[in-house]
Amino acid sequence: MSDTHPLKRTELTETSNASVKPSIVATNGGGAAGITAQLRREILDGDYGYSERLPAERALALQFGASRGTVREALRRLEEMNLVSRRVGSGTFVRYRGHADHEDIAQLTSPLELIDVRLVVEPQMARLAVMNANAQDLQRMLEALTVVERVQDNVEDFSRGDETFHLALAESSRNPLLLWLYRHINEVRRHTQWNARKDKILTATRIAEYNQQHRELYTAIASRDIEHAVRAITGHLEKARGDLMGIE
Amino acid sequence: MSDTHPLKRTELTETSNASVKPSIVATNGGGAAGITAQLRREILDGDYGYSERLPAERALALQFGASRGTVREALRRLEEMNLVSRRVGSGTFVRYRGHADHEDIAQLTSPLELIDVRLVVEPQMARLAVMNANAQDLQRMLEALTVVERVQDNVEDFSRGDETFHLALAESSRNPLLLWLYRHINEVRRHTQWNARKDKILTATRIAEYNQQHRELYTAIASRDIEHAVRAITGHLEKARGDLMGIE
DNA sequence: ATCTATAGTACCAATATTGGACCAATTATT
DNA sequence: AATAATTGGTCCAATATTGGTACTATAGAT
Repeated sequence: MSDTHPLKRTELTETSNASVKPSIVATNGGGAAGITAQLRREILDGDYGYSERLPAERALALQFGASRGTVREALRRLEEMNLVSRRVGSGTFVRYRGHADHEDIAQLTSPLELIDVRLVVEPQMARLAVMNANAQDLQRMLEALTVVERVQDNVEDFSRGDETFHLALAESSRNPLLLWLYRHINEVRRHTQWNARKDKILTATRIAEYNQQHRELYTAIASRDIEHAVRAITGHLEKARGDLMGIE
Repeated sequence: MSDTHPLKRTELTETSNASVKPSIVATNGGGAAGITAQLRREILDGDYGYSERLPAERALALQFGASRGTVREALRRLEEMNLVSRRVGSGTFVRYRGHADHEDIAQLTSPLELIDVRLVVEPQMARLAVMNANAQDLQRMLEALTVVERVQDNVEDFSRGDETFHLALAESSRNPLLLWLYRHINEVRRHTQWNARKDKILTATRIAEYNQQHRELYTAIASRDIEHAVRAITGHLEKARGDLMGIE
């Protein structure tokens, strides 16, 4: 009982705020979910750097105009997402390492390394596309194909069309993770140094050859011929690698 | 007059509003159908993100100038369309997924799809590692290997160690783009539903088997045997896939 | 007249939030 | 080295909020 002697207690009451108005609080939906969302965004946006400490729970509670329990629930979810880790007596720390930006990774990646990766990913995409593509997927690929086939010698147009076609292939694989990865690869591709040499590589002759290989790949997928499709995409990329090395 | 809506007070009677003018309400046709249509559009337009909470029924009633019953009818239809789900005491949540965002790709990816992708990426990582790994890379792999080999039956420890080992493999490939991709794959792996089944899959027997395969892979890479390395990693992942399918 | 949609009210059970207290680990101060 | 302050971890009871349900009443359409 009665330790109700405030006199010696250091910690009179742990409570603190209350009475404080939310005043300028977040405009989030409120509740643990809203706090989670807001903190998550701030971390992902880099407002808090790696291994930086977040404000203490009691401070956050004050700041968000919520109780400590609610804030703790929000932090628990962030911890579940591997965005933060918490240590008793120390604090809550950001565990999210902002990934190397697309531009950075593009700087680090040579065109050859890029092709190496595509040479692994795309044949599998083709394989899965043969098995999983539906009519709509084939239609999308065909559209992209006809567009890119109309290009004769415009380098930029061909690049765009080529990208669209390969992306349609990725979608046809019906594997969300693979599609997601390929989108990233594509972004790197757009930033890599290959762009500088595009003009040298993409001659009218080569564009015609590439288009022929695209058509062959599409035909193979449409006729559900796995072996043919894999051979086509592999040959396509290996030719691209050869062309790339040839001009070094 | 004024702020006739304290709204913060304990609501003795559940009744509330009425009297409030629709003022700036939706311009919909009114009635449950109109509310349904408007909310549906807002959800489809992404005004509400996945798993985000809609305002409470009572709040929506106020907002739409309708009775709670009408709002409930509208929500019932949205639920029928699988756009939302509702939980007593919690709220109504959006169940519609717009485009696969980077963050919820993990939830869209099944463990099998994940393995499909790893089965493509990791053999290439092994191939490149054989060609490019330097002494430091091998050292790092060996360290990760000895750590994970000490694990007997602790699921969490093994998961962490396994991740470290495969990441060391990715680094040894010396292809920055591949490493970057694998980091992303790893993130998905940490979040995917596989975690739920981990306990069932990672028996002491399987952990021992996996460790043996890890060791075999390391040996192959250290002795620069491409064929052996590719066979080892492929066998490893195919066994993992088999184990995964076995417990379905 | 009957049916249908909506409004309004009241209460319920599930869930969320609050406010408080104390603990153990860590850090800062003396 | 000892002490004070701070921090996350845990538990608790009270309160607030939320969707679920059951009614009644009213207006409009058939």
